[in-house]
Amino acid sequence: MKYTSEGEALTDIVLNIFRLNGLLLLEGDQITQEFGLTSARWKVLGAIALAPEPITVPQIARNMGLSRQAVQRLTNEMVTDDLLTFSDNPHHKRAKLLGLTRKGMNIYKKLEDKQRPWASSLAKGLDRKDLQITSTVLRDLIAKID
Amino acid sequence: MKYTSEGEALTDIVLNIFRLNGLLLLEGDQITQEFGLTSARWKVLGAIALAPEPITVPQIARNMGLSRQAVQRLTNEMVTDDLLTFSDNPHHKRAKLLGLTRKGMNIYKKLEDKQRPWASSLAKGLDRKDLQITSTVLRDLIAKID
DNA sequence: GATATAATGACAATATGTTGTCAATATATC
DNA sequence: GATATATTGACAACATATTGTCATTATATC
Repeated sequence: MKYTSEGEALTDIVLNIFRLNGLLLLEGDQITQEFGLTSARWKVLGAIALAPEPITVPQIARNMGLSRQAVQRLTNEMVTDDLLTFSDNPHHKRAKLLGLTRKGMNIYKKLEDKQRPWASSLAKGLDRKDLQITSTVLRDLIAKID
Repeated sequence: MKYTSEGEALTDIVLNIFRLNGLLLLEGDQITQEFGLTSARWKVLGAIALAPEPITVPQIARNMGLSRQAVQRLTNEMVTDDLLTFSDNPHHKRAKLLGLTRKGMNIYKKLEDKQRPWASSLAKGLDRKDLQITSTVLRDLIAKID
């Protein structure tokens, strides 16, 4: 296939994503620091908080596009830290269901309150339509690769 | 600050970037596998290949938005693997200048040939203007955070 | 030129992630 | 129901990345 100008733009996007990923992880680490969390744990916390029903480790991994081993390690530590609980799964003897503890729920809410103005401030000055286009393009790329 | 709809779109973008970062690293690992490289090493190789002049480890780190320690580790191993060379820096006794070996250059060229059709194929079906908007938005976000 | 400050390489500790393997449990197929 | 296949948790090995520290070298300031 010829190297299209679209391909050129895409190469640029890829490099920007690598860069932005690193910056966003640092931002998340700073936002969560006062609660003793990190970007990675915040993401897991959010995945569980936003799930309509209790979910298992492999389900979170599939939702987030991570290996189940990576999620397992995080959740095990977060249970130790009293952020999450494992509860028996009536449909599966090995795969426990994950839930938030009161502490986990409280921290999640506080992080939501901190994240919203952060996002709005970062979005300020950027065109709404452009942001929506970006969101769509990223989603399309994920669908194409995955 | 109020949670704007722009902020909402941005939150979506952030999560998509985390996901896409992981997928792109896997793609890069697959593309580079036949040459014994990885996504991380490919990025370093590219940074050196595209630099107009020989550069040092901390310069690469700043260009790529990585810690100098992370880049140092990669370059040390890549020198061992005969992909890069350190050469004396007339302006600095400690900070060596990095260059590509013949092997490094050959692999870089082959990766370029592999990457272009990959990017074009991934971009296929996406609107050129949308891709350019995405690229611009990502760049703006990097500039705002960094 | 002397001295304070910054940048660099080396090393270590830690966090995040992938991959691979094993035994145990679920699920599908016959 | 028996059997083959897939999923899951636990464990280990490894790659990538940040942060922190130290001694050494550069650079800025006086």
